[in-house]
Amino acid sequence: MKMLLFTLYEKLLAAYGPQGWWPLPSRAGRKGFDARGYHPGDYSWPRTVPEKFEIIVGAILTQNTAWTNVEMALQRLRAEGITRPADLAVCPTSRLGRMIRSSGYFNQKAKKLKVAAEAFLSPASLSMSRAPTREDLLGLWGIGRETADSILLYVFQKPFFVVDAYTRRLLERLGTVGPGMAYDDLQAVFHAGLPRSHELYNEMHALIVEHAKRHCRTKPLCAGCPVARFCAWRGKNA
DNA sequence: CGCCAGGTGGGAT
DNA sequence: ATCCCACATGGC
Repeated sequence: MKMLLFTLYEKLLAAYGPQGWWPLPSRAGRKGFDARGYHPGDYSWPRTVPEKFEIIVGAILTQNTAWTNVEMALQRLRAEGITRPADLAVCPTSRLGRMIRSSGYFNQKAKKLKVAAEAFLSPASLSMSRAPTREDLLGLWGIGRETADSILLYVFQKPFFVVDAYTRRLLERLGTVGPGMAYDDLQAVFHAGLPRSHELYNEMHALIVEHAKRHCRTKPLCAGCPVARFCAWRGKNA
């Protein structure tokens, strides 16, 4: 049985509730934020340059990496007063690498952060106050499709659906798409199947991540899965 | 111990 | 265009 994407959204939202992405650990515990910086049901963040930049940094640091490892790195950066593009741009790459060590691939990511910081700092290049194009972002070394879309969606509230490894795994198992579909084609499935709303894309992506962690893992835990009745995988292997 | 985690760029085929 | 690999830490 083929499942509409909006039905998937409704089932996941009913099961897990609003997720409060993108998390801002720097705001943890403040009004409107939980202990880890999530803000469920409030899509009005980020507002300030440090908040926006924290998302850009987080989006780069979380590439193929667990968020808990990123949280440690963000905390370290904050403790050292690195919260704006200008702070990062003047920080030596070697020192930066030490600060973000916990996020893995730290030499590569230190370089990626510098590239992004300099791009958003240069008057001739990108601005934190107006959305760049997707092509602008993809032109930066270290920013690929998922990171570009994360920035467009979660920093600039532009309706670009973020496709990650979880999204692919879930849709392939559900039987919604075939294996090995290209990123942009998979994104097009969401753009065609859902209203073009940044709040909806925000929540949907976050819900998929939560669902993939709880049930649709590498080794699936189908017991109690809220979308099992729609799933082509259910029953296989086990 | 091995596997996995909110990818990306570069080089070979 | 597509496949393959390096990049690296921390949690379970």
